[in-house]
Amino acid sequence: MASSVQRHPLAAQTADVLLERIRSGEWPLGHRLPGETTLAAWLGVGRSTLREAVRELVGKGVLDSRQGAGVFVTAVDVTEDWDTILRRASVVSVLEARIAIEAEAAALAAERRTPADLRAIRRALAGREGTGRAVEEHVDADMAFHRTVIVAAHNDVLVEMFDSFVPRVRRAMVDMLRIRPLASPEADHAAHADLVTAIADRDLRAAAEFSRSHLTALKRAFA
Amino acid sequence: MASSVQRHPLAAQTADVLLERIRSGEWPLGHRLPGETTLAAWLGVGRSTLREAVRELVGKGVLDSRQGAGVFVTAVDVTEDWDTILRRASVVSVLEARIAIEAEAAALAAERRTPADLRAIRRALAGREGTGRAVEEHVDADMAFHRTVIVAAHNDVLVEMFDSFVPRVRRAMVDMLRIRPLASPEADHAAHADLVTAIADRDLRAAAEFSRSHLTALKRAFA
DNA sequence: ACTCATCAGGTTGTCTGAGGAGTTCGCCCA
DNA sequence: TGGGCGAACTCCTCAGACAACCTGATGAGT
Repeated sequence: MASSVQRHPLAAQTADVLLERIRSGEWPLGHRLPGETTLAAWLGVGRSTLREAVRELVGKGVLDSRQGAGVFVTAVDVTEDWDTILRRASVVSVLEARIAIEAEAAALAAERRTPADLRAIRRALAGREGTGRAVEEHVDADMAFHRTVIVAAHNDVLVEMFDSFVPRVRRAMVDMLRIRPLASPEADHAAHADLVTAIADRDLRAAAEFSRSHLTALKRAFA
Repeated sequence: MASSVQRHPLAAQTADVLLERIRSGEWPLGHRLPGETTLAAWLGVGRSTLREAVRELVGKGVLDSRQGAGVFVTAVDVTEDWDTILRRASVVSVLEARIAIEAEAAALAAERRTPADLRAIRRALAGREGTGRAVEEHVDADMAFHRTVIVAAHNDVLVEMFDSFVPRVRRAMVDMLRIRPLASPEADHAAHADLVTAIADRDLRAAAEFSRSHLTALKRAFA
């Protein structure tokens, strides 16, 4: 194919060459690339062109350049879209990951929660109870409650992880609750209330335990 | 704030400005940006700097440039990918998330590990000990060991999460071990051996506990 | 023997000027 | 009216110069 319809500019071609070399393992993770001038001469392109190629890979998150130090490999491959991973994964797998995150977050929340956090959590707990009979509404309120707990842990990474789980878990829960409604809404609500109490009491162990047991029960419903 | 320590080069700052302008809707989807010279003068930067900023956004998939035609907006919002989130997050935050995942994974591994898993874990444990004095080498061997444990949990989501942590954690650990080497490599190795024993014995609680205490100690070194 | 400032070399960052290559659009002429 | 043509605009590439910065070595001082 004599250079397909879309002719790649030199910079883009150069970026492809670099990425290929990284993928092949020639430049492993954390490795420093040869200098700009060296590399440009080696590839037969101008320094500006090479710099633009590097920039493109920086934008992809594959490279990172530090002035005076060099250009380093920060990822061996372009990170696969997280959504596709979760979509492919089983609900049980996702729930197990959710258990890991929420149990840890519950303990951290018990340790770090501010009065404002506590107010938000209690408001969400009340909102959880008051919702109508629509399944979606109930699930959304439940998710919102769990999120307030994780926010109280004051850890951005945990929050981001939870957020990325939401779409997948939400759909699964809606489907399940349609087929098999909760046996005892009162017990379900009590479990959540226990968690709130543990966080309010700054009881790390109890918070983690309540969170874990509640979600494990949920997981059993899917298994 | 930690981010002020990391000085952004002009090109990166320019990329941020452009992205902000796109996000705000000033340049809607499909819109053509002003020319290089115009835009560079308008932003008060050199042409090549602006070009590098554009390249970075091309790498992110937000912009697309066609020779002779112009630069066009191809996406309004960049899918906040995990790499950038983790890069921005503090090491402690990432480690707390890692604790959550690994403690859970350790318990699951104790429950589900196959003989093959156990062999892989033990082989990685031996590899961890035998490495030379190079810091990178040691960190890589350590990461490889922890990964085998998570693989033994037989949960793809957990593995993917761990993998996405690796680049960030790896660099932080290398940097730290350079300035503050391990006080007692023997104790460190013993902690890992304990974890392996617990997994071999199918002791869920002990596996989770060893994993948690080990990583918590690591977290303390960064805090 | 140890600590610290200083220096030199190499690296990325930025700007400018020049010319090449491609696209677009309107003008002119048949 | 239709088609060819070219001017004007755009991005693409290169080269050179200088600034900002990091790293490792060197040497003076303690």
